Amino acid sequence: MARTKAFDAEVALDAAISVFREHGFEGTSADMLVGAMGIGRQSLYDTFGDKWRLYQAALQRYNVLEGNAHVASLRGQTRAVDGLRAMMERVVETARSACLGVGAICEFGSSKPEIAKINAAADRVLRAAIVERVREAQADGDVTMDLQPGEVVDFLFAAFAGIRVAARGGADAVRLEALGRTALRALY
Amino acid sequence: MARTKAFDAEVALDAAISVFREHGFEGTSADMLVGAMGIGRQSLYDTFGDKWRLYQAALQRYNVLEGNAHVASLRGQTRAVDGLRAMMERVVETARSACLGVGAICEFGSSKPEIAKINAAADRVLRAAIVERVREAQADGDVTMDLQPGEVVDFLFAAFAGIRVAARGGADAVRLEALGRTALRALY
DNA sequence: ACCTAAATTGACTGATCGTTCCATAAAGGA
DNA sequence: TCCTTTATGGAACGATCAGTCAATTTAGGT
Repeated sequence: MARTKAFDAEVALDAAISVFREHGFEGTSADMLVGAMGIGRQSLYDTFGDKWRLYQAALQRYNVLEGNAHVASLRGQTRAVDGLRAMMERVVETARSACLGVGAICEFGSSKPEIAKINAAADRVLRAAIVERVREAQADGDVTMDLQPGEVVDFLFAAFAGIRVAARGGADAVRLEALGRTALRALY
Repeated sequence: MARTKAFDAEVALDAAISVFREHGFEGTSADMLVGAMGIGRQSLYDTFGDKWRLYQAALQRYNVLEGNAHVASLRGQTRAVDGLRAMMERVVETARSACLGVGAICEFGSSKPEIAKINAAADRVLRAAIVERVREAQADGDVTMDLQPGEVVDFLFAAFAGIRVAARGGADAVRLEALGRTALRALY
């Protein structure tokens, strides 16, 4: 063997995520990435390929982390509807930092199949977890039967995106909290 | 006098809007603009200054046009709640084309005061028009008194953004229609 | 101590970026 | 017809872009 890796690829990737969240793909330069990730430029290209593949890796990891956080708050409450509420509250509380998923969708639309595929995979996993709790909440009588579980998930995702866009536009915590509360009214 | 202007600046600006909507500011090159606007490169710089000022002009005009369309559907119904519904339906129907306002917010956040100012001005005008109809709908008993009119407007704006992000992510017409319908449930 | 692989550094590539200069053409008013 | 203004096209600007090459340093294993 030879010299062991001196930097943690996941730590570096997290730094790349931060930059991409704030500036998007086109708005981020290789120099910005090198500076934020704390590694040499050559190490960046050796480890992650090129800027585009690094962006894909960043989005992939972001989706996993974000999905895990969603599921954690979703399942952190015994009552299903409280889980849904906790998930919404988490989105409200973390909305100040730009969402890489929303950013990727806005920047590329459906024009990049790789991006669409990464997001679709994350969506599939998270959707299943939420549908389960929506069904449970409906059985508890806490969510209306007028809506299909899939419709509820679609609406929650759209509400999350809306809240995040509002936050990125400068809405303060009070407004964001009101948005989350109002959105949940739709489910009764 | 001399030679009259051979191109319509507003038509050229509309073409610029189309390009910026689809590719954002960073993703749009001067060559793309020249090609789409159908004018010479020098005419572009003579008429609009530079790429950044052209983007601001495009966003400004887009906001005016979009605001007018919103108000038209908002006031196109006698019953206030039907006006709100019509506005939502229009958003759903036009969501396939990317929204320049949402794109600008996602791309720049609050980092560019010029952009924030342009959007804030448009927001102020539209907000007043919607608040008026929300009050009316509340008086009619069609919108709950549990929500302040300002909260309702914030929620509607967030719902619009969420629907537009969903559309940009590839959601089909059926899903978008369901999103609009579900969002309006929050108002009762 | 020696070898080997990993990482860093800085210079460098060709391409593209936004923007400007300049020369030319075209169109209306005098 | 001449003048002024407007528009066009092409060449060129310096700057920045993503990505690469080569030389050097560093840290292990043997």
